[in-house]
Amino acid sequence: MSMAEYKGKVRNIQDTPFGYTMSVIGGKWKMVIIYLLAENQPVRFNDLKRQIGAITYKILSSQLKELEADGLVVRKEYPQVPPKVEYSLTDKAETLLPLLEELCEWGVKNRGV
Amino acid sequence: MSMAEYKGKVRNIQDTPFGYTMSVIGGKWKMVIIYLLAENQPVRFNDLKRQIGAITYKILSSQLKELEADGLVVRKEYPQVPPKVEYSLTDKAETLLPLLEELCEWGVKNRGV
DNA sequence: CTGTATCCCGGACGATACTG
DNA sequence: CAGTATCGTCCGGGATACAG
Repeated sequence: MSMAEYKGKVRNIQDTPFGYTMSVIGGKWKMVIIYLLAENQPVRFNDLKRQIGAITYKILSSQLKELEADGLVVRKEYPQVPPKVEYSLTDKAETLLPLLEELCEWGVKNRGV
Repeated sequence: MSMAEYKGKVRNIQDTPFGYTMSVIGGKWKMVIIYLLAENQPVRFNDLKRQIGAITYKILSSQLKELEADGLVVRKEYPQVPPKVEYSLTDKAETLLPLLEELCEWGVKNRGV
């Protein structure tokens, strides 16, 4: 299916596959998280927080939960003290990486133009 | 440049080329507008409103202004009574279309998975 | 016909303190 | 270490009325 099939039917972008994609990667920090995970997975919660810097625990937590709910991130909890949790990407997330690169490249070529 | 060059430097996705791309196409109706323009350009204001349906004049107007400011849409005004304005896509917007298709296709393949 | 003015709401995002 | 609770802010988006 392509956008062409939505001709005359699109009422709200949120209802299209495009809208789904945007909801999945549109969060303010999601791209950063996916990218950092792609580089270092699996990553622990605090490592992620440290690597990003300007994000609060609450936001990082909520974004990770959404990514997990959308099937992009796997959360693995180790039952020990102190707690240990590791995050990694799913195959679904891996298929998104080339697309994210393209979005990035388009931005490079066109921002400030 | 790729996302790889942001390793260790990314603090906020909004500051990256990716963030720029998202700001340009992330509006709730922007993709729909771009898509409709691609199919029928040039399009008049009320035609666009009619084709979309569930959007108010104000929102359509504001989204078009943002798209114009981002260099994706050209607004051509005809000095006549009653007023006539036509909108069409710039070359910059045309280069975005394949990417939008890909985002759409990823959504088709992965939503509900 | 093509908009703008005004007022408003909800949801994403955030700062800070606290907890098992 | 890995979060949650609480409270707050900001802004995209919207309803309705009005304007050139």
